[in-house]
Amino acid sequence: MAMLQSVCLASSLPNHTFLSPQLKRSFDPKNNVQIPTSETLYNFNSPFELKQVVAFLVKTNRPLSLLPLSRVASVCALTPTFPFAQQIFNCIEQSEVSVWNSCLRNLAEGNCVTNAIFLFHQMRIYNVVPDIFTCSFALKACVKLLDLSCGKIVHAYIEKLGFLSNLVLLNALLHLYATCGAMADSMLLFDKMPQRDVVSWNIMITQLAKKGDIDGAFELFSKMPERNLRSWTAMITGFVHCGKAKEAIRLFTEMEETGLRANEVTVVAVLAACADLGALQLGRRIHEYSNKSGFKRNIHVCNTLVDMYIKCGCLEAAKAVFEEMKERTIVSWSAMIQGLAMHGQADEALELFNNMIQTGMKPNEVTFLGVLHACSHMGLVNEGREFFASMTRDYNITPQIEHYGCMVDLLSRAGLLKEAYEFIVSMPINANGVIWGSFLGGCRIQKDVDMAEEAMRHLGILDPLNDGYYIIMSNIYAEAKRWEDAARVRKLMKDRGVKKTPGWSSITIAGVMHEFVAGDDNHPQAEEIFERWDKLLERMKFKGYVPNTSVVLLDMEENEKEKYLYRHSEKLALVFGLMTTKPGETIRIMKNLRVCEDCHAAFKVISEIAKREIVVRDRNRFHCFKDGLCSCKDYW
DNA sequence: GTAGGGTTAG
Repeated sequence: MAMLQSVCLASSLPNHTFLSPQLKRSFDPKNNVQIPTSETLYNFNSPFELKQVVAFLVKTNRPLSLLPLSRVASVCALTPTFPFAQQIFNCIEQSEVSVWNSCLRNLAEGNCVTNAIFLFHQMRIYNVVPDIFTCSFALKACVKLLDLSCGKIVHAYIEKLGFLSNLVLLNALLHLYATCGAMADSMLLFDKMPQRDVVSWNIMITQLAKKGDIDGAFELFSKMPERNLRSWTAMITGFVHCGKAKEAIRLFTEMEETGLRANEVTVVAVLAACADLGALQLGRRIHEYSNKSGFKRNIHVCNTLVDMYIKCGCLEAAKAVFEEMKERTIVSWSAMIQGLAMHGQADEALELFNNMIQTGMKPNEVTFLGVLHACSHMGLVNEGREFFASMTRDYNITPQIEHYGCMVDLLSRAGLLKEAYEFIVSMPINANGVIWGSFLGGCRIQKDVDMAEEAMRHLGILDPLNDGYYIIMSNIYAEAKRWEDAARVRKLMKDRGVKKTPGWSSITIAGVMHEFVAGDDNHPQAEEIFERWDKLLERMKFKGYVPNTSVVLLDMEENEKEKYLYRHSEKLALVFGLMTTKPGETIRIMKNLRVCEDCHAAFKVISEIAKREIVVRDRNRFHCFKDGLCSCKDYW
């Protein structure tokens, strides 16, 4: 039978005298290469060449089973010679679906996923009956392409073929609907499932968290019958992405208590949480753990470590991790450049950018954000303009609203308000609240009331609920001694129901985070902190510190204002830090808002008096106070 | 055969 088929096959084949020169050489009896080696048999790259090889095998009475079937499949899969491959599989009595499946899998996992969908359709056209593997690979391709309509076709086949009892396929369907934006369908399917395994739960938790429904995700997590490492990791990652870093860390601690050991993905999530919270101690512990567990070579882990150290104010540690990396992606470089920018090290940031270019790495839009950020934080106006022009000209990257934001910030801060204004109105995209907010910030530095009012007109429409802008505007009026206008802005804010975000500062001592708000006397050691401050203040004044009461907006007596000023949250945190740490130890403080001008001046003096390095992370950047100076060189 | 991770303007 097989022999007969071979003959039939042979009749439809080209004569092997038409062999391509390369194949002819391999098979030419004169060359003594009559018996095909596995290498020569693999050596066909098109259906045409395949036909020649088959012709040779048939005519020299060799079995077709010598052919590498996966190659046969991949050469014919997407072409009209599909049936030719089917004939070959038939001849050698090979179950053809399995060969197509492995081909389908390669396509689904490769870079050209549309081809997988095409092959799936080919299989249908030529009556290959899909099995569960076919369906699974096809679904994988649909998920990758976010192709819900094709996914629904596969779903229909799954149903028609009676595979709906297969849990793996059901899980793949859950994943399909959820990732393609049909969360409700996914949820419905999940609810209807006669049985679920840990994968089903993990898919739903991950997807709910990704869609921002962190409560829904946690509800499932809480009631799932059994959890594996991926369940915990999914939940921890979800918390981090929703900005709930504290919950992420709490859950991680709980996970450790169950005896599960974190893998690379868990580590990435926990480190990201540490970066958010500035939780240096935990970050360091995870770093050690990673090294011990052999995660050092994992690029995601290293990139997150760099980011964690940067956001915890340990620029040197970030650099050390970065230097040690054997392989770097654009993310590694961008993170490091951004880190140097945040620490006010513009020169180093730009130098690193140049080094990166020299290694042949191509910058992306995030890299340019870091570079522009560096320029704006250090007032490098010309360099910033040049980089902005270069990103389109040399790298074909279209600036996004964020890049325009950096430029507006750069120009406004440098006092070029007019240029900044013209830049905004000539942008090809509409300005948003952040753009006008940056401009407003520049107006405050330049004390330009008229321009500030113009910015506020836009902000009143674009971002009317953001308290920060009212505060700045009120500040600008107050500095111009226009008290009535300042009060009017305050009233407007109140009328619109906008509440001032309370400022807080935190410091971690012996693993415990202490949070302070302005005027805080709730801390158990409040008395001692105040006493200590009074003593410090005497020495500060002796060194030339003059309280800058203009930062206090309230219309009150000078000495009242001073008292107010002395109870700013960052000052309380610093004094507490001085009391509770060893002499010479670096003090690290975090603040949710920008550091106040008076505190900035005070911290410089204190760094000198107390001979301490003080690292402050505010909402924008780092200030590193040392020997009476700040790393921002007072440009912020 | 099904689930997961990194940098992002003020």
